[in-house]
Amino acid sequence: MGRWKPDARGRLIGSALQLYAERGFEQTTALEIAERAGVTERTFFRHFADKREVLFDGSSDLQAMVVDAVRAAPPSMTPIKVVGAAMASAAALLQDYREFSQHRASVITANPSLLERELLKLSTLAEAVGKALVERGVPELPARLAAETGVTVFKVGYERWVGDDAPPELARCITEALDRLEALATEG
Amino acid sequence: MGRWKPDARGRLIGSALQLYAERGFEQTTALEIAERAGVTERTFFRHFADKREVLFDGSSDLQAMVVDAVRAAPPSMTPIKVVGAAMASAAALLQDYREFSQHRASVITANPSLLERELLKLSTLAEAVGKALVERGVPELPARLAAETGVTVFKVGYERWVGDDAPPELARCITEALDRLEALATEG
DNA sequence: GTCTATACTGAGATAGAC
DNA sequence: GTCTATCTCAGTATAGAC
Repeated sequence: MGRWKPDARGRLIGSALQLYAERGFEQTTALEIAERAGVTERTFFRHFADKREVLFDGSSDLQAMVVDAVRAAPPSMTPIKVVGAAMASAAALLQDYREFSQHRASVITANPSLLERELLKLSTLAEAVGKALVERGVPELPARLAAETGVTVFKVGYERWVGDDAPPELARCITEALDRLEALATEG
Repeated sequence: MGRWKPDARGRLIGSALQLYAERGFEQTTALEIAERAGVTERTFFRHFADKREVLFDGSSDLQAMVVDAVRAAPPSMTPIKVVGAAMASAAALLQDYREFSQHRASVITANPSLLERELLKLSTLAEAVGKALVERGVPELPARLAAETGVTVFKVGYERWVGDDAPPELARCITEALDRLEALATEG
């Protein structure tokens, strides 16, 4: 047995989520999170750049999966379909963690400062997806529009999946959002 | 003549923009901004909730104008067209300030922390637009999708207007982005 | 692991406009 | 007199430097 308990990072994430839910993000100090996780405050900041980042640990994995899916899509697919399918495929990463996602989402929506960080992550995702589309030969402007639209349907689908009583699986929430959006753009 | 020079708020905004551009957002202290504007640090924080907010003074006016335009749109218009037109009409607020917008945009894109705040403002705008659409009788899901799409075309159009060498007017950049997006959603 | 700059908050005082 | 903008002073916690 080692000198320290393993998975300090995981315990920090759990403690932070608990405390942010119990008493609010601003009312929680980094020291309290660290103590509950059994490490020092300094260790908290070694693992996470700031107090918010602790709730966004999986976001780079998600982004990698989406970008890979964009790259792997058949060349004949239209940009919108490519991003829609890529978002839906990455949904697999979250599918088994609906309860955790709900807990996390309620903390985030209650704190503008955390919402800001979430929006930044989604914006970074859109940028990466846009770049991947450009590498597929899609011109700049449509690439950006398709990427932003992909993030929109992800966001809207995710919110439905988290908020509804008995939603279909996340991938389906996303593709249905895209279908709805296409219908909106076509009507009139 | 009063005890204080008038328009402390305006001077704070100008000083902040200058300093953020000169030496970067993080390298600028609230005290320095206040001193350049001829007030105390505490006064800075009475006018602005935090160091970022000083660059987003006009955003509530913009939101009000967009929401009013949504409410005033003819009932027969489709949700997507309504938000597109609303965004384009609010572009009038910015049209005369392209140079200021460019200056401000370069400061914002250079600082993730300011970018976060910008994204939060746009997200708040989307929420308000979605609510206004629901009040028009549009169901929740399409309302959210249309609102998010409206913000996307605003964002993409705005970036073109700010970044291109000799762009058409902002309203046109926005409507052209929407046309492009509709084409993307329709193709295939 | 310690030290420090600074973002931000709270309470109370002051000066002028009305 | 009331109201509001500002200042003064004293503090806490984050995050970065060493």
